[in-house]
Amino acid sequence: MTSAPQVPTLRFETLDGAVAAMRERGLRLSTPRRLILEDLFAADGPVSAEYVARRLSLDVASVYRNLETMERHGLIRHVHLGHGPGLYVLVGRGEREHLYCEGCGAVRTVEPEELDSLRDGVRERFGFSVRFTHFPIVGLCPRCAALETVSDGASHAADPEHQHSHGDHVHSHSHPHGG
Amino acid sequence: MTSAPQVPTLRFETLDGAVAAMRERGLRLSTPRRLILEDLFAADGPVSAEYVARRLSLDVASVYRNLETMERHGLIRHVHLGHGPGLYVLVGRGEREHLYCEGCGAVRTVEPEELDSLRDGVRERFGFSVRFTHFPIVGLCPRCAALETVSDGASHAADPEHQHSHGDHVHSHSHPHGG
DNA sequence: ACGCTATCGATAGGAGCTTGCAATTGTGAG
DNA sequence: CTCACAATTGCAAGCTCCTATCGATAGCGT
Repeated sequence: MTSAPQVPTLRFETLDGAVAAMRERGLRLSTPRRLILEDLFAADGPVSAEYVARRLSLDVASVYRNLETMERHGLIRHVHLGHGPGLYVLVGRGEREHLYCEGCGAVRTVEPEELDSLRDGVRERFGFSVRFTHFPIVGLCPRCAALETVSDGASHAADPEHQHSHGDHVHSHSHPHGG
Repeated sequence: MTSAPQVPTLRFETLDGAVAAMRERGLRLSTPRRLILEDLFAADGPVSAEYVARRLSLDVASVYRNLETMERHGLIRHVHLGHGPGLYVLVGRGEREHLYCEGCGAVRTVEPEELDSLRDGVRERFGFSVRFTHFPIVGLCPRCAALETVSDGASHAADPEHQHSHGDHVHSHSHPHGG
């Protein structure tokens, strides 16, 4: 799933709709395939292949193959939130873009329109057409940003051996791998 | 190097300056260490650990350890440009931020001030403090964006099995892995 | 019900990075 | 300059995330 295919996203609201879309495109509806789709509908955000495979007792290779197939056919997309595995999400109701906090892992999901002025600014200045579907905007969430400024100039700032790693506490926002 | 340490960047212009900075901080100047520093000064952009190790005939594990140490001490930073290995770069003259084209891999390096208004906009709207040093802004460079709109609605758009993968041609902009 | 072939699970393999460990080598003290 | 000790090294194994191969299984059109 290393690269993001440039495929038009299919439109669907329900599991049945997604299934119908798959069958129209000549894809078989194997049991694993259907289970994976159901799991994606049940999930409330992007989930990893590993997580899906574990929950459904499916072979992880098979899950990757299926996710890749579904992505090629425009049913799902994957996003890279910081380090860690790629995370997959349905796009039947439209693609979302993401803000990712590298302090605590929190994810803020936004509608594309919310980033349009930013997009226009970048296009004007640099000519780049940017989207934060495949790779998010990365930074610090309000909470982590506050912690950061507080600890700026703290005593051990000159002692990198004893970094305060606030990278493991989790704001209850979102647990991407666990859906 | 998986996470990005929040360490103040050291200031230095020359190799000697960097060496002095290291020694001040109690780091030994082993031969591999000095070679790696020299190589980073010789490079004209971010380079991978693998690349440095190969060029200098050093063990890749040792190179990773050294890069991590130097990063912890604020001499260098790493950036993740799309998929592929992390890339390391000196920060003695200040950190840069990056725009990355996921079409062709081109990298546009920019001074932080050039993104300040964007940064302010994101902070106002979402409260996030964003920096594109560790993870770049990802999108399509002007050239790839043009190709994209041209091929939109092309005949094979409905045939994902035969995607045109324009992901391999390289605009001569930059070859990050190769320095 | 049958047969074609897409898809499956199992297994091996590769890229990128980390860790454990014994051997080596900077470095500061004498 | 020499010594001793800890920092650092190369090597090898290992980990995570993902891809490829392959014989077996099971959708799906007829």
